[in-house]
Amino acid sequence: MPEGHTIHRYARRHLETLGGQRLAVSSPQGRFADGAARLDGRRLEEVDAVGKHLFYRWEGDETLHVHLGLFGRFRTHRATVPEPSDGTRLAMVGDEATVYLSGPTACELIGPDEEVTIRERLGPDPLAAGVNGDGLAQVRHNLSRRRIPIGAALLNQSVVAGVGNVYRAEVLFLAGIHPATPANEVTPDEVRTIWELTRQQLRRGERAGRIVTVDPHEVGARSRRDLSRDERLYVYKRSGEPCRRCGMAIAAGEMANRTIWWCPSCQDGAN
DNA sequence: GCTGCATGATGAA
DNA sequence: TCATCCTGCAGCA
Repeated sequence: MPEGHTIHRYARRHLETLGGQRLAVSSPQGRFADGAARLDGRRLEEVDAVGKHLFYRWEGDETLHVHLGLFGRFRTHRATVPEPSDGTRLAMVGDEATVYLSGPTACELIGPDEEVTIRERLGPDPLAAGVNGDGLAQVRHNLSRRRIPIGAALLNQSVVAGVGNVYRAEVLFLAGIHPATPANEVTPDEVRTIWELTRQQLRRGERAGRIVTVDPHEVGARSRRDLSRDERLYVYKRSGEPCRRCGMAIAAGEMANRTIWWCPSCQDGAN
């Protein structure tokens, strides 16, 4: 379930549970054996999240870069720790918790130059602590020079870092913008709306530990907590179902190699 | 048991 | 635009 909110949540939780400790690090699967051996017994000092990337800082100036990709997943165990599965790329064992990582796109030790390269490829991160109006200006600039559909642009991490397939669909619905609208035709006001919604929704997702974009009152619930699994999103994976606002059937299509959903009535415009 | 799908990204063509 | 890499799990026989 890795969009930016999940990554930032992991950074915070891993620092809380493992930070400051010397960890037993290994690679049960073997594919990160050399790197794990290098980290084994070192103290974990810091965990940074940028977009969908994680950087673990260890004593001795080692940096572990993790990108979960589509399948990557962390599991934290406390009281009883099961044997790692065959696919466990990385195991980090601390005083009170064990963290297993499986299926990452990237799990590697990197140097300062490589980290700079990664960061330079990324647009502003809506969850970055210091992001202000400057992030909005950057997104405006990044969108203004692209003719691709806004729905494709939002998945491009060099435009905004941290948005994935769920948030791109949900944010465009909330903004009332059709996903096929060319990025450079989205007005400055609309970009502001997109940026602010993205920040708000990612923050919400990080806090809740799951993506909930629906306003509970619209579905007759009292709070976000009361929403059932099927009530949490407006359009994502709701092809053919009635729009929660206008009742029109949610449409689906492909954009940037992924499925996108939208309400043809609430998100008019292009097409 | 097998198949297909998934909240990602890259590199070749 | 396509093929490819990452893994787990729901849905089906």
